[in-house]
Amino acid sequence: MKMVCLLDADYIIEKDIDKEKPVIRLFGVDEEGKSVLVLDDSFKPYFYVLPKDRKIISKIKANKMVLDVETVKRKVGNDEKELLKVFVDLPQNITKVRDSIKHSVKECYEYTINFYKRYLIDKNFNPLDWLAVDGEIGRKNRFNEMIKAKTIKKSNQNENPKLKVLAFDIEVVDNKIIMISLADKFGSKILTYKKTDIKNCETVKDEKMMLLRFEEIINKKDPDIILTYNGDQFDFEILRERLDEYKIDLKIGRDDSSMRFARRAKISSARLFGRVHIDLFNFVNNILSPQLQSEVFSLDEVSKELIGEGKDEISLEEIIDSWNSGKIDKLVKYCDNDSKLTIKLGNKLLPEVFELSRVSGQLPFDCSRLTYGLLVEWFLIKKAYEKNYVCPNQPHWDEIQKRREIRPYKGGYVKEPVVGLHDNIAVFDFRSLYPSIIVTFNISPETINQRGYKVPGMKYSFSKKDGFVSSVVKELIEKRLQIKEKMKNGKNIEQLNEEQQAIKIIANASYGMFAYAGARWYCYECAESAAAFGRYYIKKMIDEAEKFGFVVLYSDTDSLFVKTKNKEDKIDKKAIEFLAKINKKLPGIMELELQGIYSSCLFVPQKIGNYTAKKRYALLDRNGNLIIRGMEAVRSDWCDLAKILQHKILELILKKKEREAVKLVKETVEKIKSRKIELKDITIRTQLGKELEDYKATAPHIEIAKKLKKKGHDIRTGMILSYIITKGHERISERAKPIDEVTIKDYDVDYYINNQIISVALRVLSVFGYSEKDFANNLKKFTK
DNA sequence: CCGCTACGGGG
DNA sequence: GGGTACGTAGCGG
Repeated sequence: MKMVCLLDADYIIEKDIDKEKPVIRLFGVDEEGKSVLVLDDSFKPYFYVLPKDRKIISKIKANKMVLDVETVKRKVGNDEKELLKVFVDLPQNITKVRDSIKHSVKECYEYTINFYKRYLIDKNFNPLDWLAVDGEIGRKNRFNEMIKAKTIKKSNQNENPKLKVLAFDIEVVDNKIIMISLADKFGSKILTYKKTDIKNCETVKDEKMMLLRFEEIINKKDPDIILTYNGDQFDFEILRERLDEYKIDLKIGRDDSSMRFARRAKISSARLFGRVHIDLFNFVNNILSPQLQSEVFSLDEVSKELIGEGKDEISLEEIIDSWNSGKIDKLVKYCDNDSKLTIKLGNKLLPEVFELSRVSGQLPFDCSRLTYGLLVEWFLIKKAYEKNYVCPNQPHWDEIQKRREIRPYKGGYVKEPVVGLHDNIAVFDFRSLYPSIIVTFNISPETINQRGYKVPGMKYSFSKKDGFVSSVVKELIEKRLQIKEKMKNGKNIEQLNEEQQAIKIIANASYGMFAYAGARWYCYECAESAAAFGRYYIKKMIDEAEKFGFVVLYSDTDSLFVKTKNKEDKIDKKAIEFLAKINKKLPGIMELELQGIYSSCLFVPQKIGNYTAKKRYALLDRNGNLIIRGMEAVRSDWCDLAKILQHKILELILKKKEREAVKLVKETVEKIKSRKIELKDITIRTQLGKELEDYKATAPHIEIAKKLKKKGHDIRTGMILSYIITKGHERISERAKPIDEVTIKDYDVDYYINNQIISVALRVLSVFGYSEKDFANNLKKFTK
């Protein structure tokens, strides 16, 4: 018997002499951290049928792809029904069998659940579970051991496995890979094909040799987990292109296969077998983003926030110049640091991915890529099996379109902010507002329009008898409270904290899922009702807060920002009193919490010119930390000068240095007017997203690309075009010029002052009564 | 104002 | 392998 910690799974079709059979492949590590492949050929694919009558059974059995038919009882919505469980020889034949009978039965169910997912659900195996495997032990490819399983039992062991983790990163110039860095906990290495003195950098002959050396190092290091930052859409994609160019392949999977691209929706993901590729960007972007302060999810910003260190500063132009000039030391260090940073970020995030895997039952590979909606859906599919429900089917394409056409329902309540600077602020929010509403009022597709809880201001009611979704959310919340209790004992706090975070993520996603057109448990009325309850209770909080002696400065969906009406009142004391009073009145498990107390707070108006911000405030806490929301000029169509300026202005304003902020804007305007800046400060960069011929619209970067192509440049999808807006009367697109055709005399002073500097400055400074004329006297004067 | 198109992350 | 994201901003007509 062997203990194996489960990390990944898939299936293959094995060919015997006369027939084919599906074999589940489980990949994991043993207690020493050695890789193990487990094969299980005992599980059979199946789906469910709701028949019109029992005569159909013999007809189904007559199909030679069908192995067996059983009669079972399952809950379909509110009713228990007798269903046929139809076992099929191969996973891909489920569709064929279903197609052959779908017109002679009432309904088919669960015919699109992937075979390996079906296996994990039915066996109740979760990723990171330790499995006791009995069977014939051998070897296979690069796996330390292979076991043809006779029995597999879940054990209650729960320690973390010993894993080998490796991160890599590539640098690209002119669509060629010029450099690859790799890092693990022991150190790092860089591969390139130009000379450098940096000691952990290895120089090989050319790009092809570098790729082969990369394969060699991966197989020697033999990692269980491969980390990238945006590897799905960049590093692995480029690798694929370059390998195709050289007509070679890299056997970097433990089964000696190369990477395969699994297309899901618009995104393709790079999958290896026997080494789990975790793309940290996907996880950050899909799952973690709402929890982060940052509104930009670059490796630089995310690592600064989570681990307190960022990338080396180097511009795109510098990378190209550095490579072409052959002075690559700085570039090598930059590349090296990217892999090291990815490893450090992985140390922080992998435990969160694993915990989400444990809780949701989804593989780490999938967990790090699924969106909120799909994560909760797969969790519900697992719970449906546990509770003997059959899953509702996925909607068909036309049904999804129909759902999308339904008018958007009213969302959360927003009280417009009292624009300006405020001191001594308390911020309250509802603890998990929507999950607690779903549980308190039993909101679920099975309970709607039955006597019970009445939705404020709507014609719907929900029964008091537990529904499926609401009971699952209830279990999650109860589990989370238990964990929070356990945490008070002070043992194993980090892991418990990650577990309660993972539960929170899934619980929070349940509300959004009701309104997601592609969802199996889609329920527009449920989403509408939860939102209505939310609006009702936040408005009630606003009323109560005002009665209690607060001024409510701002409120959005589940939070309210207040200060005391009476200046002598201490905000801390008042806030705690208010909470105690209000929480006695709230129904069910609804609860208001104190999110924090801040020494100053700035609200800016929603609309300034064309710009509409969602959440738009900046807070300064009592330790002097700045929290900025919704105001950052983050898009790439802002030049560096504008981006840096806005951040400085916010900082000065919150620290009550308004005059200095204005002075800074004036100085920047003067610098632009007198052309005392560098071209790189005003360069705007845009990527070419598709083939040039496919563009119907015009945009600055497209015009640039067309001009460059005429001059004989090689223009390809994915290129970044850097440009500067020059003087003239034509449309902006026509005035955009490539950076190397422009001198400091050519740029359009008006454009940069008005569209970049002033618009960015006014987002903040208009609050204090400033307008354009305060930063530049008579704008017309310097038109040309 | 509407409808079309592009952006993001990575280099 | 089940999907053909998704929410928002800018531009042109």
